[in-house]
Amino acid sequence: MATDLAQQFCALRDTYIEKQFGRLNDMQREAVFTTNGPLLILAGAGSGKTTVLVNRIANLIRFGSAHGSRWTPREVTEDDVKALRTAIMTGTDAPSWLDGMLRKDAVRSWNVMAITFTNKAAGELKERLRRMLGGEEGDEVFASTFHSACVRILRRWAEEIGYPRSFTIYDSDDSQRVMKAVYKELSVDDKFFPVKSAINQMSRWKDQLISPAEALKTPARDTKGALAAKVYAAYEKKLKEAGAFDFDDLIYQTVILLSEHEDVREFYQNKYKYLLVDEYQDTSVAQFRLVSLLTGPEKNICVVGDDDQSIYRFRGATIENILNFERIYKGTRTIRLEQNYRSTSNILNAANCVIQHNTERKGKTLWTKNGEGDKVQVYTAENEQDEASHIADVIGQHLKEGGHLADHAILYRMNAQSAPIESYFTRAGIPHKIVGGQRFNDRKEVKDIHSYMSIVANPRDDVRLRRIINEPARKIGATTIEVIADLAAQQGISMLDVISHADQYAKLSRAIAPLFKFWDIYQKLQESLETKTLDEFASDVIEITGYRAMLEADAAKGHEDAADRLQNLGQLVNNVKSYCDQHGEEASLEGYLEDIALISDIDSYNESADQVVLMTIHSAKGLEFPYVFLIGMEEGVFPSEMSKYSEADLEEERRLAYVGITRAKKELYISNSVTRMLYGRTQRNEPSRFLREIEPEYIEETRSPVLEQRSRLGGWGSGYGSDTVPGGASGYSGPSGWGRAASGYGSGYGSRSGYLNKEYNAPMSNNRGFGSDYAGRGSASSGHGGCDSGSGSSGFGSGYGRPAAPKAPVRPAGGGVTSSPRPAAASTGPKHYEPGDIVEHKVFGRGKVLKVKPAAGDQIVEISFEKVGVKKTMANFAPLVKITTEE
DNA sequence: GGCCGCTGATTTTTT
DNA sequence: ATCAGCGGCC
Repeated sequence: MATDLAQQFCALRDTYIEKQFGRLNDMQREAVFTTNGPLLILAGAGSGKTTVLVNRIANLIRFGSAHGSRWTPREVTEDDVKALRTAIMTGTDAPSWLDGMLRKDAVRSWNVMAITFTNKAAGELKERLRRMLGGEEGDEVFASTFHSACVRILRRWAEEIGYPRSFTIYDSDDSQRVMKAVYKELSVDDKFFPVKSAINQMSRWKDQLISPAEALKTPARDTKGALAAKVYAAYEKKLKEAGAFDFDDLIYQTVILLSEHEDVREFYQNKYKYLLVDEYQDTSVAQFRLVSLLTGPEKNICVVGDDDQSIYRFRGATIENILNFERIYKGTRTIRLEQNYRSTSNILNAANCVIQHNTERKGKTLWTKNGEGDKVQVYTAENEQDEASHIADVIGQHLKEGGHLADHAILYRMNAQSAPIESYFTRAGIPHKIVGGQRFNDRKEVKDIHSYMSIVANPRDDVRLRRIINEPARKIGATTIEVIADLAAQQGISMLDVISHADQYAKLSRAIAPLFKFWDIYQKLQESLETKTLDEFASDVIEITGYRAMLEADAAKGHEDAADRLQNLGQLVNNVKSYCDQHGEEASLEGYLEDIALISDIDSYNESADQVVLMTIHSAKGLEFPYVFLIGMEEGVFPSEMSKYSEADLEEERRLAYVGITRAKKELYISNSVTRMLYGRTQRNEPSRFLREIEPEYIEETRSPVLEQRSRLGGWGSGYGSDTVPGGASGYSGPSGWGRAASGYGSGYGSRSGYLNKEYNAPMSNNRGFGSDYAGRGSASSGHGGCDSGSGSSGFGSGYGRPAAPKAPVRPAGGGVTSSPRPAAASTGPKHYEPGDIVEHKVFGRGKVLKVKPAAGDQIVEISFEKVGVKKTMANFAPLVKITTEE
C-alpha cells in the first residue's frame, strides 16, 4: 500500500514538474531534465537556447534531479497524493509542505555558475533568471562573462601569482602602448615586424596557454617568430611590473592560478557544483582549460553552442572544443535543438542549403512550424548606390504598410560597406544608426580622465601615467619622461615614486617645478577620492587636472569638437553617477574602472529608437530582426578576398553567411552588385558562391532595371547564375525606373541623369549626419531629423539614387568591350519647395511641407508626413517629388 | 608644441 | 576613397 502510494506520488511528481516546463518542446525539456554529468546542447539558431539555459538552472534549483526518480524523503501519505493531484489539475503551485517532497539533491543558487561571452548575454540571463526564480534566488546565481568571472577570481587571489589585488585591466590601446615601449627598449623596428602583428601573435599564444618561456624555447620559424617571442616576454614583464592584466591575461593568468594552486581550484570546484557555458563554439584553448579546471569531479558541466555559428576563429576560438567535447568528457549526453522559433521555413531552408556545404560540422537541420513565408528576395544591383536605393525602396514599402524602421537591419561583411548606405540614408533623411565604430570609452578625452582615475587606484600603473602626465600640457616633455622611466627602472620603483621625490635626482633638476606641480595635482586627487563621492571625484579629476580648462580654451579658439568633448566628459560624470546608484555602498573606484574596462557599447545598444540598424554580421550574432538585408553578397566581399585560399577560412565565411541568414524572422533580402567601389577602385564582382548554394526554389530574383535594360540591348553578361563578362566596365547608365518597388512616383525618378557632386560625401564629418545615431554607451546622442549639415550646391536633379556618374571618362573596358555613350538625359535641375506643397517621399510617403530653409544652394525642407510625423530632409537629395503646389 | 603633407593599409571583434 | 600615423619643419 505504501509503495503503491509512493509510486503514484512519483508519477504525479513527474507530471507536476513537467507541467512547470510545459512550454518547452521535447528536446528542450530533455536538456532541462538532464541535470547531472556532462551535457552538450547543440542549439541551432533561434532554437530557444537561452530559454533552455534559464529553465535548466531553474529546474536545478527548484527540483534538482527529482524528475524521473523513484525517490521520496519520507513515507507518502494520501494527503500528499491528493494535494499534488489538485495542484496539477488546477494549475496552481503545490502547497509548501510538499516542497521537500518535490526536490532531490536540489542545488542552491550560489552553487551554479553560468558563463557567457558578452555582458549583454550575461545580463539577459540574469534578467530572465530573476523573472523565473524571483529576485532573491535569481540574483544568487553567478552569471557573468568569462572575463568578469576571471576578474572576480583574480581580485581574490592575485597575490598568489605575484600581482596586486588592485590590479589594473589594460585594454587594447594600453597593450599597444606597452608594446611600443618594448619596441623602443629593444630597438625593434616596427616596419620590419609591426606592433600590431606582435600583439596579435602574443594574443594567440595566450589563447593557447603558451607562456613567454615556452614561446622562446620553441624553435622559431623565422626571425619574426623569434622576435615575437622576445617582445612577448618583455611585454609580460612590463605588465607584471605595472600590476596589470590585459584581456587575454585575465583568462590566461586565472588558468595559471587554478592549475598551480590546488586549494584555490578546490575552493571553486566546491563552490560551483554546476557549470553552464554559453556560446561554447567560440571558446579558446585557454577558456576550455579554465572551464575544465572549474569543473569538479562530478563533471556537472553543460555547454551550449552551435558549431555552425562559430565565427571567431580569427581571434583564437577553436571550433574543436565543441567538436571534441564528447570525446573529452566521457559519457556526454548530446542533445540537438533543431526546432527554430524565429524564422520562416524559406529562410531556414536557405540557411540549411548554405551550411550543408561545410564539412567540419556536427550536422543539424533546422525546421520550423512558422510556415513558409515569403521567398528570399535576391536583388542584383548595378552598383552600391543602386543597392542602397533598392533597400530604401523596400523599407519605404514596408513603412507604407505600417512597418517600423527599427524592424529593419542591414548586415554586411565589413564595416567599409556601411558608407554608401549611410551616405544614402543620411541624404534621404532615413533615420538609422550604425552599431560599431568608436566606442564611448575609447574616446581620447574619456580615456584620459579614466587614466587619471586609474593611477589614483593603482599608483604603479606607469602606462596610464605616461598617457596623462602631460595632458593637458604641463611642460613635462618626452625627455623628462624617459629620464623618470630610467630612474624608476634602475631602482625598481614606480615612475610616480620618482616624481614624488623629483628633487633628489640631479637629472631632473630642470623639470622640478612642473613635476612637483603634477605631484600636487596627484595628491589633490587622492584627497578628493578619500573625502568625496565617486562622481564628485570624477568631476574633480576633470577640474583639478585642468582638463576642463584646456577644452574650454580649445572651444574658445574655435576648435570644433571641443564642445563635443566637454559634453562627453559631462556624460562620463553621469555614467559614474549611475554606476554609484547601481552599486550603492559597494561602489568603488576599482569597481567602476573594472566596469568600463569590461563593458562595451553593444551591450547598451538601445533598441527603442525607431531607426534602421546597420552593422556587421559579426555584431549581429545573437540578434534577430523581422526584415534583414544581407548586402554585398559577392565573391571577394563575402566570402572575403582574404579567405578564398584556405578551405578552413571559407568554411568560417560560410558559417558567417549562415549567421546572417538566420537573423531574419519574416523576410530576408540578399543583394549583390555587379560593380562595386572598394578601396577607391571600382571592381566587378561575381555573385557570391553562397548565393549559388541556395536552392532556387527558396529564392526570388530581381535585377536592377538598369541591368535588365542593358541585357536587352544585348550587351553585358548577367550577374547571378551566369558568367559575368570579365572586365566589362560599365559607364553606361540607361534610363531606369525605381527598382521593383516602383510605384508611380512621377517621372522625376524614372529617368536618370545627374551627377553626384563630390562634396556630398563631405558633410558627414564626425560621422554625425542627420538622421544617424551611433550606438554609444551613454553618449547621449539621439534624435534624428535634425538637419545640421549645410552642404554645397547640388545639381543632383532627378537622378536620385542612381549611381554617381563618373566625372572622368570611364575606365576603358578591359575586355575590348566598349561602353556605350551615356544618353544625354536632361536634368530637371534643383528642386524647390514652398511651405504648403504636398510631396511624396520614397520612404515616408505623402506629406506636407511645413518649413523651408535655404542652405548653401540647397534647401532643408521640414515636412509633416501623414504616417511618420515631422522630418527634415535635404531637398535635392531626398527621394522627394512634388505632387501639388498649394493654392 | 603644433601643423602640414606624405605613406601605407583597409575582414571580421569581445573583453 | 579615406584615414591614421609619422616625420619634418616652423
